[in-house]
Amino acid sequence: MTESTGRRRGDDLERAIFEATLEELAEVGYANLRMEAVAARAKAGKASLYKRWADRAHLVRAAARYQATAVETAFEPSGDLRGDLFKVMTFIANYQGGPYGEAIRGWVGELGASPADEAVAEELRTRIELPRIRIFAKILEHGIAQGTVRPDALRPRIVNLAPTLLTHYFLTRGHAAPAQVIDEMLDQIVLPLVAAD
Amino acid sequence: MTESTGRRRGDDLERAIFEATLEELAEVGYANLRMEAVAARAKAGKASLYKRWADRAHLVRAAARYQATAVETAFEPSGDLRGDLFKVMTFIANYQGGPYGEAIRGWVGELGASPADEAVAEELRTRIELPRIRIFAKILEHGIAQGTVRPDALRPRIVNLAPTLLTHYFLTRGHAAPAQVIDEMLDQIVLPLVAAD
Amino acid sequence: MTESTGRRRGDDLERAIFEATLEELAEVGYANLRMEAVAARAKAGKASLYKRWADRAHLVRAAARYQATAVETAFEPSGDLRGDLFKVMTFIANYQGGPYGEAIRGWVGELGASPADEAVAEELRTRIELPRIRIFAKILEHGIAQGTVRPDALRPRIVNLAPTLLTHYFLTRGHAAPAQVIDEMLDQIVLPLVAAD
Amino acid sequence: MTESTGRRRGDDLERAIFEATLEELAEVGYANLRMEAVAARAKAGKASLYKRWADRAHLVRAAARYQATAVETAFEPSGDLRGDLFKVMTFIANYQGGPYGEAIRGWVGELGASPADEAVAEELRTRIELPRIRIFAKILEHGIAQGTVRPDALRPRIVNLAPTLLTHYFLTRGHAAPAQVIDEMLDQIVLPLVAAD
DNA sequence: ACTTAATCGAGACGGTACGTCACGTCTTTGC
DNA sequence: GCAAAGACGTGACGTACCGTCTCGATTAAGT
Repeated sequence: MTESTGRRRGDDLERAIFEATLEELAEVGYANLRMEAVAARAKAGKASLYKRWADRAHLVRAAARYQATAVETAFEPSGDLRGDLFKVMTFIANYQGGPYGEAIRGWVGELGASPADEAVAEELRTRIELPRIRIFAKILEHGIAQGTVRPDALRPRIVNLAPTLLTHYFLTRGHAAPAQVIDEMLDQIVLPLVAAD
Repeated sequence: MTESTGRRRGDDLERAIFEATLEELAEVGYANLRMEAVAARAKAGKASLYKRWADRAHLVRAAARYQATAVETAFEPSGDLRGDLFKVMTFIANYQGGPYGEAIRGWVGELGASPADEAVAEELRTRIELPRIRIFAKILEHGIAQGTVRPDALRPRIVNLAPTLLTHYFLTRGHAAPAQVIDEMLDQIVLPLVAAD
Repeated sequence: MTESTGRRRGDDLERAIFEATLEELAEVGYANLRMEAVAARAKAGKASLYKRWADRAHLVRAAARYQATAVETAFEPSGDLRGDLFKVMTFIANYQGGPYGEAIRGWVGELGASPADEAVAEELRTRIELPRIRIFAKILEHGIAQGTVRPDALRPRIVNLAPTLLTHYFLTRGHAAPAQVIDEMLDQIVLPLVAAD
Repeated sequence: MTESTGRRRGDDLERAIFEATLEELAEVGYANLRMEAVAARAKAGKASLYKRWADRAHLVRAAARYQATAVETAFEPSGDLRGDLFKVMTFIANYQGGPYGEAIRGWVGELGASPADEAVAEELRTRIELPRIRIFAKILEHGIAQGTVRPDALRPRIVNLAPTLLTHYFLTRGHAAPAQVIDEMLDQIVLPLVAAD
């Protein structure tokens, strides 16, 4: 094994810090996250954190990327349009209910603080939206092939609609959307919009 | 006279603090808002702030309510569905581009930090969503009466859809939605969903 | 009675404030004396305090004068030199053990804080030393007349020696001198110095 | 070298804080001493002060001990009793005229504030009195050997008499005793008391 | 295997802002 | 018209974290 004796270095250490960050996020939320608490939980020195990330915001974004990579999923449409959409939306909602959600909240909370945030927002978009767009696009393409989905449903703003609703719910409610809310989003908004007439 | 000599008290003082808060929000954003800076700008003591609001989050929420009250608008639908929706959405977007938007961002950023946040989220919902729902409902009702809007467009999740899109854009982009984006939201999502057959 | 109805004024009020000051001094000491606590205990407004005395130091000195006046005692030498000295020293020590002692401590503690302290020190001297000098001088004069005391014992520095020892003990020990210590002061220092050979 | 680059630690820092404390004491006195002013003058953070000493009183006492240690003097009696006493008393008076005197004043001013002051008074006694007692005892022993001093002059209360007079003068006058006053103390009190008949 | 340089855990440090407390001033209200 | 009550601007308090830096101890890489 790589972590045989005592002191961790390089990627081992980085992983341990990410895990500690995500645990802290889950326990106290982004607004109450303390660099010292992360360092202590990871049994690392503060300098080891600041050597890698400039501040709390950078650390949390990196931790979010880390977890996103760790859980990135392959998904294959089953052909049941509503079922597939519900399944993916539930997966995203569950995700938002954990530390990843708190990371996103912090990410969003810091936006607008400085002029250099354009790049940060850009990364939030490509890092968070793009993977989801691909999954939803795949589901919709499948539906289009079956004739159950309108062809123009592939425009980005529509493909990203379901995650937009979920994220907005999570951000403004303080917790992830429950199943019943996902049902309503599907039946009242997403399906009427994409279903072939 | 009410403000004869020097020192402000009660509502006068409260107003001055709110103005200072909103100016600071506009300049440095919620994440960099300092109670001492607000106090200094308002020429008030910190104790006068803490006597009224428990912490930064409470102050900012109160300031958001203050401004909301100050700018609350009457709006009368003109009969042009798309024009009315565009007009109101533009108004909201402009609003989000100012200090009020930063207040919302901070409000959202602090959610999930403590178990007592349910009440805060509840207020965010009733304080922010409800007034907007009324305006959009009025527009949609007008459209229903004209036959240009489907009757079931009055369900809350749909009525609140346009603000949801605007808020999500503002929160995740770091700036309010420009006119072109509002156009796309309308043409790709809102109008297809609410328009009669 | 003078305090029939409700609100006190002038001397009545002043007396009540002095009493409150002395009680606070006895309970918490000069270093922990708070103007607000005095006002609250006296059921007076803070403005009523500041109208009369510039600050804590002035109030406490005034309270010390008040109590000194209130307890100023006539003393007639009995002819027993040691007994008389012991009696008066014990009386002074008892006095120092109460709020008056704490007032003196505060008085002393503030000296040297500003250049204008010369007058304060001057008053401390005339207010505290002079009355005691008179008493001790009377005792010593009586002894001189009896031939038990050396004639040159009337020099101020000697007349004031016993109070000096008591005050120094109180200030540096934190409590008034007990009887045994007074005995030693008398037998080792004061009596050998003033007794006729 | 030990102090290669920039930041001070441990004893270096402690010394710098003591120096700053003594300078502040000399300039503004104990009653106007501010922890923030000391920290600023020492170019240290407030936390570095509070990590070492619980409050202003502890800091000042520690600074007094530091200076006492720094200036602790060896003294060898010359054989001229009055000259030796005058010399040492002048030295003490000079000392009281500086920051050390203000430290003592503060020390005294805080006594009686809490029940735990017994230990503080105890330390004041051993820290301040004992070293001086040793010097005066040495002078008196020398005089006893020469036959110019009475053997019973070595009792503690007598040995400490001269410092007691000096300290009392300093505390109640606001400034250290000038030479003329020391002369009177010697000629009227100390010498008559200890001189062999 | 044995330096040697890099990296780590630990935590002291200078600093900033926190939220609290008491100051001394001022306004309001009631007697 | 003065007193009580207490709100206010001010500023120091003592605390909590920040981000930087120093110190030994540990460890991987080069000899």
